[in-house]
Amino acid sequence: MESCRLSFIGRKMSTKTIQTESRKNTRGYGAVTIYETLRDEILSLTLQPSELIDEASLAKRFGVSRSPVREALVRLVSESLLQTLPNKGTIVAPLRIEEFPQYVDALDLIQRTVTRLAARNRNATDLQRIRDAQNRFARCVEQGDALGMILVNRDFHIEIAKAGKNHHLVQIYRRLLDDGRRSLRLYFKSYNDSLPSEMNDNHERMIDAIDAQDLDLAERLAREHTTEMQQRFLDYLGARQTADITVSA
Amino acid sequence: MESCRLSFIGRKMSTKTIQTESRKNTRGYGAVTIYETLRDEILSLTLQPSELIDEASLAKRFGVSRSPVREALVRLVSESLLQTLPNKGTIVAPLRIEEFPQYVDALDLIQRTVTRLAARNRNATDLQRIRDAQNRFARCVEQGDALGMILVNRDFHIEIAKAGKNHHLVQIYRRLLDDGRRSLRLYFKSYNDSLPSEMNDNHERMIDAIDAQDLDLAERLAREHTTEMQQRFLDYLGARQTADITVSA
DNA sequence: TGTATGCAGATTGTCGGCAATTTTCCGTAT
DNA sequence: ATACGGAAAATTGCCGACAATCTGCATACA
Repeated sequence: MESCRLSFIGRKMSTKTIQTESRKNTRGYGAVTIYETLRDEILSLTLQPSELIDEASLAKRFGVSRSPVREALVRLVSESLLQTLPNKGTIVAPLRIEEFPQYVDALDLIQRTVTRLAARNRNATDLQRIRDAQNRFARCVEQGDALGMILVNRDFHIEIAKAGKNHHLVQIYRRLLDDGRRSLRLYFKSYNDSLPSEMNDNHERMIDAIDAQDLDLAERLAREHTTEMQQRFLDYLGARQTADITVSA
Repeated sequence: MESCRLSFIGRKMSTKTIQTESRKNTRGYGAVTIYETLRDEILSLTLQPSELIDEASLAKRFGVSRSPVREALVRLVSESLLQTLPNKGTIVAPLRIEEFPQYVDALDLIQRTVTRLAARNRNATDLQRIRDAQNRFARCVEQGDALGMILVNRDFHIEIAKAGKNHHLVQIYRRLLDDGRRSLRLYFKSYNDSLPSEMNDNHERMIDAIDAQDLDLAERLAREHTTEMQQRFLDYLGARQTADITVSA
């Protein structure tokens, strides 16, 4: 996992913990497991924004002491996914819907940049990785797996960013995409997890532009992608369920 | 402090700890103090890149147990300022000089963007804050305070970014500027901490452009600022101390 | 001589407990 | 009915200790 590499370098697996589930019980993976689980629950809205959580409950839930729980919480706080209320508890970072326009502006800028860079600097390996991600995405669409689709869509775009060969921008982009996961989840939920399939074509065209090293087209497609996402989200926010019902005076 | 707000919300000072130094000894500030101290030492190169540190020594140095030390280290690891070697120790993140071109590219993009946004969205309060920072910067130049100059220069640019009114971009920009502090420190050290004063004029012109809402000029000046920094750094890397010495065959 | 093995030292990861601080709730007086 | 005061509950911040794991070195063995 990505977060693993962030905090542990060169950790070797002991030979007796080949099985996936027992690996997580190995010393050194307690805090990481909790971190990853909580992070995913926050971004998938399983834990609701502003929800209050406390260390003791989490310790009991994961069957460990408070130390690894605290480590996970500290990391999540430093990523602005949690906020600590001293001597009171910890809350999931509120979802500030009023910041959505700012978010779209920032995402658009970075997305255009990394996609353009990808068109310029991609090599054969990059293209293969991007296509792999796109194939996984298509499979999620087929199976109607909304959660998987959100995740793989993120991977797809990050692979593109990596092809741009600018580590700083990849990190910035990854963070922005993750920040948006909660809004995106909200949007999909509103459609009962049914999926728009146009995104598939959009992805394919983007791959072609990157392959052909058409910088301007790649950037334009990246912008379209953001704009479409924004429009869908605005439609969701503007949807009215009772517009055709007459209220008698 | 900024980092305080990240992890603590609404903490009230108890009445008996008005004095600055005793405030740091108050419960809840142990980890924060260590975090801020270490962070500053890393970014100012007091702690050298790739230097190995261990929790026990830090605990002894700060006169606390390992718990608050660990909390500080976890935060620094999640900011990529430290790297953990499991069961072995923790090292200061290596300074990868080969990533400098990537860094400049990213900084240029974001700096141009936030400065342009500032010219568009600034109000009277923003301008006042920017001018305050610039005054503090000028004072550092007068006094020949190199370390202060680096810090206040950062504050100056962050105030500009804030005037752009995009929280995501401010956060991205802040992180990029901090990432560059170590390289910048390296550069100033090479000049025995003597200071180039042209930056003052550059800042003044930037303020004027933002005040006049000249978007293109502001962006151009921002780019110049980055380019100048890059050129100075390259000059430093290319500087030869023995070019005029003849070696007899 | 080269390689495997085991022991000692060092460092981290985790645990249970205690104290400080805040919040909450209840009784009391106005 | 409401404001005020104090005790109890809840929660975090910190501590000291223990165990697991890794490193390095000395030693035994082929």
